[in-house]
Amino acid sequence: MRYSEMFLPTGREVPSDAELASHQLMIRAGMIRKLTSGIYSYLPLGYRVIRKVEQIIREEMNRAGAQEVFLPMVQPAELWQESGRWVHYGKELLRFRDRHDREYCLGPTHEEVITDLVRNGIKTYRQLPRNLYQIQTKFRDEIRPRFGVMRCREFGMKDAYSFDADEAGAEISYRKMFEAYNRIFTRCGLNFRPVEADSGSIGGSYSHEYMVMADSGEDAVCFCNACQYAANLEKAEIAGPAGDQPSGPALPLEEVHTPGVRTIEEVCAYLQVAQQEVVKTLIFSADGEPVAVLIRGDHEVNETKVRNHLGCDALDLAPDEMIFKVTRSPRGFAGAIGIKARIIADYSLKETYNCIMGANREDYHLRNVNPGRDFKVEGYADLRVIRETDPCPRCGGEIHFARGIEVGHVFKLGTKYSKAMKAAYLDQNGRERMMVMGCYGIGIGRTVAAAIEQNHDADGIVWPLPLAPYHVIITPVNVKERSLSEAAEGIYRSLLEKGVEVILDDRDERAGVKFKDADLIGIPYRVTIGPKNLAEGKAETRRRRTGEVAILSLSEVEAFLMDRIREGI
RNA sequence: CGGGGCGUAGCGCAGCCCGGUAGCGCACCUGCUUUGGGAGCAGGAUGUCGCAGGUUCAAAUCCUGCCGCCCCGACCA
Repeated sequence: MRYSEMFLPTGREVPSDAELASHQLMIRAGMIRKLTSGIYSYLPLGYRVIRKVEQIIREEMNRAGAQEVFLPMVQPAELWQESGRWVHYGKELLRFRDRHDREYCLGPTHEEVITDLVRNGIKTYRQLPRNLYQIQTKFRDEIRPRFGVMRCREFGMKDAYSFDADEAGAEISYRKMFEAYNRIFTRCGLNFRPVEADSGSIGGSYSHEYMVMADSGEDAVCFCNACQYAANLEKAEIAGPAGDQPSGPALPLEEVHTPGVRTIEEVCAYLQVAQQEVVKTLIFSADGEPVAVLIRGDHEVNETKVRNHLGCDALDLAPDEMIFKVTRSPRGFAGAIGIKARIIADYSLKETYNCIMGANREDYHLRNVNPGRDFKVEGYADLRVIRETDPCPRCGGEIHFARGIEVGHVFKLGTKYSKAMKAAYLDQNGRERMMVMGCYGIGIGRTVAAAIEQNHDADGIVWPLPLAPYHVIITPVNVKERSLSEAAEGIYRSLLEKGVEVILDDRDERAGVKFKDADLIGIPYRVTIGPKNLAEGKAETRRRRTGEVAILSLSEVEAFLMDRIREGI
């Protein structure tokens, strides 16, 4: 492509409303433009990169035995009512009516559509397993879109759905996708790792997220440096309690006056005790019902774990009215004794004795509270957020924290959708059985943004070769010098003929401008045609990532570049 | 949805407090010079001042309402 003919509006200035490097660079490099909140256009350069990612995904999905389909983005309400998600999905689901006043939504995901398609097309175990995927635009009406294409409302996604006859088959399908995803992100040149994840409202039993490691990532993950364990922080398990019994004598319960002392910090300072001697009583509203969650003062509640333990949909910290209703006291003095709510406790409470707790009475706390003796706990569970000082739940090794960008997610769905929507088949014995499903997503735009987060420097983007929109840019330093233009043209034509993706920067611009743009858009190799080298029949080849320069005779340039492109470096 | 901020040329911003008929930098167009890391000089074009209403002789500026965008929080496959 001739630069002079490209639609490639690059910018020198950092956009004021973009904070992430990837967001700033995608705008500056002329890859994307925002149309409205959370909705972006891809310009030619950006779209080429999108297509590279899509192509890698297609090749690996096909290789794993999946087949490509293309499903509608506009979906009827009935399907979502059938699965139950018309009610449960919430405001992220953009709903609207057509001229006949029928209800529809824009697809934020396609479990309903694919399940409907498959239940009508598959009747027998002989037709299983199947894995269907598509690359489609999704719409999720995010509360607060941000970070450019990283968290937007309209976005491109690859989603795949597997259908198996039984659990064992579903496990195999899941493994296949797990491996395909590893290949996909490896081919994209990303530093990533799969981590165990919560399956969230999409339902299902088991899932992994693919995290591209980046300090700017929105997700916190932890991983063990001794074994393979890695998990999203909200999922990360904590090893159960060592002992089951408090290891000291229970002292008599005692009420202490604690005027205006509400937070754990205030309690500790006022009573001169350590945080782990205090028990926090957090009152949640779980689907509208009050639940008291007990946890040690120095620990933090993991709401995802609480939600999963209770099996509820909505979980919020209780409003003041609810707190008053169950404790007969204002916020800050809640305790387990006499509370009118279900009580669940973190495992760590099993080993706690003679602790400090709110008295359910304004300006009072209790000393020497002992679970079992003083109140009854409905159940103990792992309910807190893992800390870096906790041991690995698998091997006891050291845990480390890092941040990541979620670019892919694989789920075992089980029969959640097949049951709800009656996706059944007949087995060998002629008995009707539900298909066992899995679903597998990759955020395309987000993968591109994540690649930039990991591959940029002060001058701009540094594309990994497999994602680069072009491999080579040829830069004659002065197009008015006929000899320079002609030499550049010559190399350009011969590279084009060999199928190399190449830009000829034939603009009548100063060399500095061209160099800056070439660096900004991150083309892996630049061939500079300048008067001094050309006088000796040579040209300069420069590698974007390292700045490494090779002065080669014109006849060598082509082979030099093709070798490197073939090797993918 | 709660808190904060911002809407003025393609982009980034000043002007608003204290009302008087709109400006700066970059980008853009023309010419000359320059030509290996975002050039110089000269000339030029570019605006429903977010929208609607109100106050006033006069509104970018003051008042009211609305819309949009950004940041923090809550939320989230």
